[in-house]
Amino acid sequence: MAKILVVDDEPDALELVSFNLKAAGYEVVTADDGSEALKRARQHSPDLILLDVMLPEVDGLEVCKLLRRDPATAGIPVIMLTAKAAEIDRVLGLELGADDYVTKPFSPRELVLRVKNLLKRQSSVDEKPEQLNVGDLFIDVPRHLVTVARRRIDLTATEFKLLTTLASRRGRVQSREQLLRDVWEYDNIIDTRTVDTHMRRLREKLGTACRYLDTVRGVGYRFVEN
Amino acid sequence: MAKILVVDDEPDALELVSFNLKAAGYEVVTADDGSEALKRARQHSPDLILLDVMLPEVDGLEVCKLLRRDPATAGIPVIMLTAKAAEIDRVLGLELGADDYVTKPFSPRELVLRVKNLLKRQSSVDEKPEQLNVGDLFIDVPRHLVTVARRRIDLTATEFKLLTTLASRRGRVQSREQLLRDVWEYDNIIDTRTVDTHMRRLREKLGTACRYLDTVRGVGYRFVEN
DNA sequence: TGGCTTTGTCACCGGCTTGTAACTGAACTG
DNA sequence: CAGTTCAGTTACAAGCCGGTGACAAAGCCA
Repeated sequence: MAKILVVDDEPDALELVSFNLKAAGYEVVTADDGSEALKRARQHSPDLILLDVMLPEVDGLEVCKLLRRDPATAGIPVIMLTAKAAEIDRVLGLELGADDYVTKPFSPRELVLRVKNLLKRQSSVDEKPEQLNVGDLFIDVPRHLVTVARRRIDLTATEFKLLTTLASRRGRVQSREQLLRDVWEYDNIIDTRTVDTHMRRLREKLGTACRYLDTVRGVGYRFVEN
Repeated sequence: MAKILVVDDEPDALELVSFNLKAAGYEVVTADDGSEALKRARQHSPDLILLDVMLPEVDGLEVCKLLRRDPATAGIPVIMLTAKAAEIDRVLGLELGADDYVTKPFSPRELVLRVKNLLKRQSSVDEKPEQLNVGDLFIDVPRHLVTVARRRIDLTATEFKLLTTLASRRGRVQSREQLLRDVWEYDNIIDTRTVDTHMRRLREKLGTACRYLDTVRGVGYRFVEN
């Protein structure tokens, strides 16, 4: 399972966090000051770093900045542990670029959950493809181009976004509410039948390729998996 | 709104807490000793547990530990009620893993605030499993897909939700009333026989996999444990 | 400004889903 | 062993849901 570097100068805190992470099945590496943290990060290339803000000599914020600067560690997600809610803004700020924070005192379970979530988010960041090719349907996002069996299909902006939204989540059903949020960027749901109408127009234009679009009755729409 | 399990052996304290939580719009379930708390937690799967440290027989700390050990309840956030500030470290400590604590005597307003906060924090991190795999039955929630022995099964929206609701609480019997609340989102119970009919349709479609669905006469239905 | 395209909403319809009732059989009770 | 309760089964009508065509408002470009 994932390897996690925990950085804290208080032995008790270090022990508390390590214990809970190990219990959750993670491999744990520890460091108790900033320079050691940087060394361990390069040595072990962990999948995630838990970093206390309050550290002797080089403080956590500085460590975070340095981690980001080194190409060897720049890509590793960081969760900051902080006692002060006021620090949160700086922690998540531009130059620091921590990915999440947990305020002390924290519940061990919440900490583990945040670690789990961040690791998942990280692994699913799979760079979204610029081109999609399914059977005889071809989608080029930056060129705003769709072809079916090598013939160009003219789609309006909404139709295109609807298609790419569905296609980028192949296999997973999207509810009408979800689509309204992601395609229309509506917060409040107006009329969900709008989605239906656009699906109809999209299918009409796609012709035979409309077979890639499933209706899941009572749930929403889905781009077929295979 | 959220369901909260309150555990305290003093009837007055129980009443005080329950009253204030109900006034704040929460649904409240109570227990007055440790073993009952564990039972209720499994039965009702509450969104949060308020747990007094001082309990006869099995004390609150032990209950907390046991809650964490059982996969069915491990994910439920716990707030401990304690008279002694000195206990706090242990409560939030290594193996216990409570999420927050309130020292007695507490103001009802503070209690409700902490409950509200923890629920909010929780909802921002927690997640429910997306896939379920039991024997030759496979359920994929985001894909809205069910297979038995690799063969696709077409379920309606209600059948799917009924199956996933049961499957996500494996081994625990769900009463018809519970299912009506969770699957149908009915507040007032109409006709519980509706559940029976849907179970029948579900079993018919599942074919051989219907062996995973038990009927518990006089109580309700259950997804088998193993 | 005027014509054209795009877009959101509505009403209607056909079919599938679903809730309910009635009946049947099984299990539990005394 | 008889009676009662409970769940399985069958049937059916109501209603919900999604497809469809129409239309007006809004946007866009000349």
